[in-house]
Amino acid sequence: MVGKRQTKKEDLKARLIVACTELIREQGLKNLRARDIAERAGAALGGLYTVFDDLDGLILHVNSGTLKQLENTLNTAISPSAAIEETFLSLSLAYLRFALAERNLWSALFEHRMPEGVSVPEWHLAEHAFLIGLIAAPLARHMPDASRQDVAIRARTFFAAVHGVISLSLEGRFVGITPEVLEREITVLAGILARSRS
Amino acid sequence: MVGKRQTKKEDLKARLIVACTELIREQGLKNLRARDIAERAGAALGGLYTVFDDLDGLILHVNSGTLKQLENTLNTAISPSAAIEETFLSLSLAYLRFALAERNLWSALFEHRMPEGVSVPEWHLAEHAFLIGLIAAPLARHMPDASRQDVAIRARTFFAAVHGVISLSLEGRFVGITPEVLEREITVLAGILARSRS
DNA sequence: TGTACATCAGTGAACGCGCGTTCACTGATGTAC
DNA sequence: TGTACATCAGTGAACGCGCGTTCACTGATGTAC
Repeated sequence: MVGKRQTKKEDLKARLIVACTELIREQGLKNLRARDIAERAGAALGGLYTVFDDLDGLILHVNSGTLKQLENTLNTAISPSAAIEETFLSLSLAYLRFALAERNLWSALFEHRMPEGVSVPEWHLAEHAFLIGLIAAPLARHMPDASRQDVAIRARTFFAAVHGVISLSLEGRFVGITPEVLEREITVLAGILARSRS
Repeated sequence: MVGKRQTKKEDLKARLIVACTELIREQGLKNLRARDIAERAGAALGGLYTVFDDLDGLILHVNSGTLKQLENTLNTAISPSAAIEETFLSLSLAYLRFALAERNLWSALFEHRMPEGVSVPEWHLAEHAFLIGLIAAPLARHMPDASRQDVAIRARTFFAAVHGVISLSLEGRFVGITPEVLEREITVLAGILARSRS
């Protein structure tokens, strides 16, 4: 039988992750404060540190959740048998829409830095892999002579290209463009990449 | 005749900008401290605030300098009469090499945020325009039926794509790749974009 | 050119605030009999 | 099941530190004659 202590601890952990997720969603990573998280979770400030080593540990868990949500969204958007053009287009648009819908959570994935000298734990780095995998699968059919690693690198390049267009827009650097125009540009770019021969 | 007061003020301003540039170059924006800048400039801490409204004002001036340096580098890399493939390739590689050589200064261009509710001044936003212009010029020849604005938007998209690949690599998110592989990927991407028909 | 006074750029110690983290305490949970 | 004691998760006030910004002061520069 699981003791009440453990149950409560797991409950506290879950409430903290939910509270932190909501706060990042609403206000972004920039204004996140340990006090606000604890308050929203209905816990005392110190409780946070009985569950996580530090605030960064909690944020990593939130980012894990966001990645899982993104993974589900992207998986639903594609069908394994579709042509590469269709797959790239669906993935790119689904990614754009996810970024638009969960702007702050999505930004947190890329904005969050570990403190000086501490590196992101391995288990969390690995969670990014599916993004590359989704692109690599259809791409491999288009690059039959390429090694698995070269396909992965190319997939990463294509992901970074699409990601770059979206993030530069959502950051509002340069002059912003409307979501409709952004969607058009992403569509064009996905098409260009899908039809490319290198 | 220019008074000594004005001369000294301009000198102090110049020294602060130089000191701030060096510190960002060496340690990045993250660890920048007003005290360190003043010390390196050989001035008192308060002096910074007689020249700039606040630290952000100084950083904007540093970023201006970086943009000018980048502009010179890119302008030297291309010739106006070259074919679009060659221009895109030269621009992309020059951009990559600039980013690698001045990693921290380059990052500061995109990392720096104004405080909550304050927006980047117009004069500084305008300084980014040349980047788009460099790409739009050759691109316009390839999109003869497109409006000037559509060409600018597409140029922005292409810039963001290349920028995205470089920044995702230099940030070290996902698994990092070597500079040689990065250069190859940028070369491939520049080629794909230059040959695209939308 | 020289003198007397006025100004204000530059100084740097002190202020003020934010906020992550700690820690002495306590009451709920677990254990022994 | 009940009682007595032991443990430790959770509390929240206090700590500690970093660091941007201010401001009373001063000495260099400017002005008037």
